[in-house]
Amino acid sequence: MATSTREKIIQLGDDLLRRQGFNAFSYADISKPLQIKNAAVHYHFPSKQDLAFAIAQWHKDIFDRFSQKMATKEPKDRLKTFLNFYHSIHLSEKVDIISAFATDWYSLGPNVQTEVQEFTELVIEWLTELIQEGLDLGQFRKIQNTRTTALRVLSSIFASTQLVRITSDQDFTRVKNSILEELLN
Amino acid sequence: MATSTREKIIQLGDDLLRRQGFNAFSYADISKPLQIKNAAVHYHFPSKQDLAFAIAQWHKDIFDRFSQKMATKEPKDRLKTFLNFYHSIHLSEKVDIISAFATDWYSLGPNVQTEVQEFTELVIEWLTELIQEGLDLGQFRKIQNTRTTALRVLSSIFASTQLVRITSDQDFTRVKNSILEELLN
DNA sequence: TTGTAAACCTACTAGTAAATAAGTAAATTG
DNA sequence: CAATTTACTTATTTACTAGTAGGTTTACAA
Repeated sequence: MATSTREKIIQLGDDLLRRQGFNAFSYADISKPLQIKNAAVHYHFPSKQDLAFAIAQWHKDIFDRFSQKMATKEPKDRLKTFLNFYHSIHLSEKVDIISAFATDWYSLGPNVQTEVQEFTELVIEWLTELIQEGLDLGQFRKIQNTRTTALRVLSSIFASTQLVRITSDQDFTRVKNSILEELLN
Repeated sequence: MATSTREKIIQLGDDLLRRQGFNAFSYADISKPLQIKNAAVHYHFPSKQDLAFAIAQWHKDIFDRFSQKMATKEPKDRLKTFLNFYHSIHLSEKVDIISAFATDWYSLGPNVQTEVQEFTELVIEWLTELIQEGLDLGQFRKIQNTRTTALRVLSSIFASTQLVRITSDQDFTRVKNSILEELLN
């Protein structure tokens, strides 16, 4: 299946957003590599906010497919896959999409903010359920409130993708393993 | 003691950097509130990189004074003061300075990056020592490697200042308390 | 074959960005 | 008191920003 220009713009936009930040890239940074003109990007996404919205939506779709595919697997494996997914992110010098949106929060229009909020809640709920299931199955250790645990897992993993830019690569693996150790029985 | 223009620029720059991001504010955002001209800001900080450098240095100085003042207090209280400090940050709609620099990492010049790296290492080491001391005094619970614990505390607190922008205010307090619970005996 | 709509392009605008050159007033120093 | 330095201002430059108006090509449908 050939990727449409629209899709290419979203993917490149996502890459730039998470590598440099929303205010650090311009339409030219998108049009140049795709070998189209600036106006062509505006054709698909009239304003930068429209692009941001599409990127948020795109991530929602991806996560939906991800969670559907994972639904049958057991909590322990789901968690591992989740953590490994973020490991691959930090290796590509990007941060996760939620942190990226969070830092540029006040540059985002209200509809983009709403979309991001919905996506974030989706991820938190998914993680909360995962932890609850892990507890029920006796695979996880009881630490505290499940949502709190979910938040801390998310926080740790998000901040790590940022922190490793400053400190060393090892520090990510360190944190990742500690999350697993802490939870797993 | 009257605050110098230079100092005012740094403080306002820091505020903008952490509220909006490095690429989201301009020299005009600094000069206007201070009622000086754009060029006056350039007089003190010829380039935006120079300003970023000064902000990083400023935080190093603040942290130095903070850790000196805290040196006599016991680990438990030091940790609480540290966490409360970040609580006050998130209330002001800012993120912590390290996350702020991390997200705009690739917009920063090499000398700024070095300065930020040094500052970050300072904070991690301070936290690592604090945890080690807490363990020695029997105030803290042994969880894992001290640096890893330090990284996770830092990660959680950093990501929280960002996450609460998206989710709710409560989530910060939740995470903060869970860190204390987890560590304290 | 004509009409239409999608997916571009050329060309442009208006605004803003960081940065600089040159001048000035006030304070400091020798 | 003269010279210099500090801390600015005015005025300008260069480069880029998002966004738009209007024209062109291509494909597909009536």
